[in-house]
Amino acid sequence: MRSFVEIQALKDLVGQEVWLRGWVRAIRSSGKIRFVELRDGTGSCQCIVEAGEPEAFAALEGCGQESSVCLGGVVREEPRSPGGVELAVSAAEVVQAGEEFPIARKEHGIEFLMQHRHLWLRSPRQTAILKIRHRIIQAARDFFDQQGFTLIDTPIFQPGAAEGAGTLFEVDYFGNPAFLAQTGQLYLETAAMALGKVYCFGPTFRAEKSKTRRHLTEFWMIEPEVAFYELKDLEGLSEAFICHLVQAVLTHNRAELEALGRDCAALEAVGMPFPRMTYSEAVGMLHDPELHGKLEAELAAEQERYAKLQKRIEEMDAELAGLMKAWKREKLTKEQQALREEAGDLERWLRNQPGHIEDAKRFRWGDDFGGDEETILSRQFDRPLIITEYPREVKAFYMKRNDADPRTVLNLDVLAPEGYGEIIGGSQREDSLEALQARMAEEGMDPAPYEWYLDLRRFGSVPHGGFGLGIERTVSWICGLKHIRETIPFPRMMGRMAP
RNA sequence: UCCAGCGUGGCUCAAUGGUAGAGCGGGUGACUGUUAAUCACUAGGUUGCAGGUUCGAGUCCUGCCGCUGGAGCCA
Repeated sequence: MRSFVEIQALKDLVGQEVWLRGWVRAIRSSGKIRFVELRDGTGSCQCIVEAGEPEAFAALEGCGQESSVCLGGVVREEPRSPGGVELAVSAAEVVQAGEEFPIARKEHGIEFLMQHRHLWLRSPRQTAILKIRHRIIQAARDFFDQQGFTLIDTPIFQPGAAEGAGTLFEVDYFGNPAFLAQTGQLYLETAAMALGKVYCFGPTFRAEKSKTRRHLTEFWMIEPEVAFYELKDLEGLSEAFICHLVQAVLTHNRAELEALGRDCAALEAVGMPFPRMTYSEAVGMLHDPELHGKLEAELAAEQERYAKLQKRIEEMDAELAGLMKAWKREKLTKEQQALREEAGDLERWLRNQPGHIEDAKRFRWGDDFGGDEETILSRQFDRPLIITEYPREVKAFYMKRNDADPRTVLNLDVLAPEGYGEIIGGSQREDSLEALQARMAEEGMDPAPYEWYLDLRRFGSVPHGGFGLGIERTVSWICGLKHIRETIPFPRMMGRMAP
């Protein structure tokens, strides 16, 4: 009887005879010894097959990358093994000898990787991201569960186009138009009136034709909604929530963060309280000469960094000229390409930033923040930034008017640090029937399809509010990724549906 | 949708308008401590598609298709 164990448990099983099962990440042969790097989803382990075990040795003949195998043997400590332990194989069984695996252990272009997303998921980097994504989702559920929230599943097929029909995916629903959910919020409000504290978690769909590193057409959003909550309560909830997510990842996924090369110190800085400012204060900050001075200084520093990068790239050219080993030359070439990419990004930034600074100086109260304003503001802090009370014209009809400044609404956006942008958007909701009806009329909306929503303001209306957190943008920030497409197993983007 | 760039063996990339090449991966052989092993040999191509210019096009021109990056919009 075989007792299969997981690779992650091996360091506690030294000296014991066990079986492992998994996939061959790499196999090297030196004639009378084979090195099998086996992965099983919990980790990877070097397995040694010596010619002294002829049956096992022969069994692995012709067994290539990503073949599925079962290996039995004794676990032993071994400093020469990457994991510190290795399996001395005495029995081997090939479950299936795989065909030539398309993704070699070297650099590939993004198009090729995306076309092979189903196989790319097996790489160490992708499994690390998937594990962190899992942790963030689990921590989010735990957070709301611990605080007495009830999970409410809101519909994905929704009637009518609420805001901006162009941003919704239309589908045929038995001959009538229906739309894929853009948010569960309106339905969630009804549940908050039933249960007090509720949240929904599901996919949401945006038909915006956005081709950027921050956009997906299908992404996951977790949205709490709470009765008797006002804007201040939402601010507190959002910061506690984000801190909980970051802490969960720092506690359980150090290895994955390190595998991704993430700067953990930047995450450790994320603690309460988060900096807060109103939209009007943020506009004031954009106009502040002190900020302009800081931005100019930053610009100069980045210019210097750019010059250093260019110098290093040139030095590498010289090194390349002197290198004979082909594979070493290729390795250096790859490093150089990475630097070139970084230099290219930086060059673009340097080219655009002066314009952004000018935009900031000229920013007019009443405009919505663009990506560059958000980036300038959030980069002034080492933790997420909460901005509240935006002009009502740029925000949705259901947001509650701010009595202290009627030009604005009681909303909040939370911007992740390091330029990752908005990860939370939310608001206190308009709870006055008359005010909501007036706002809808102002927007030219037909109230008929919203009567059920207006009913919430007729039968025991209370102050309430909530927000939505985009899972993928959060994963992207916490993992320190350059593109959101790696944060979800099968990204759906403008112009990409496969696989 | 707009702007820019790129499409060459399985992959990553070379090739003044003049004989399509290298590395990796695959195959064969050698090697008992490899870490992207090393060494030798070997197979592998309608240069995205359709036209055009030219004695001659991977290279130049036009159109199309695909991809990538950026902008707007947003989580």
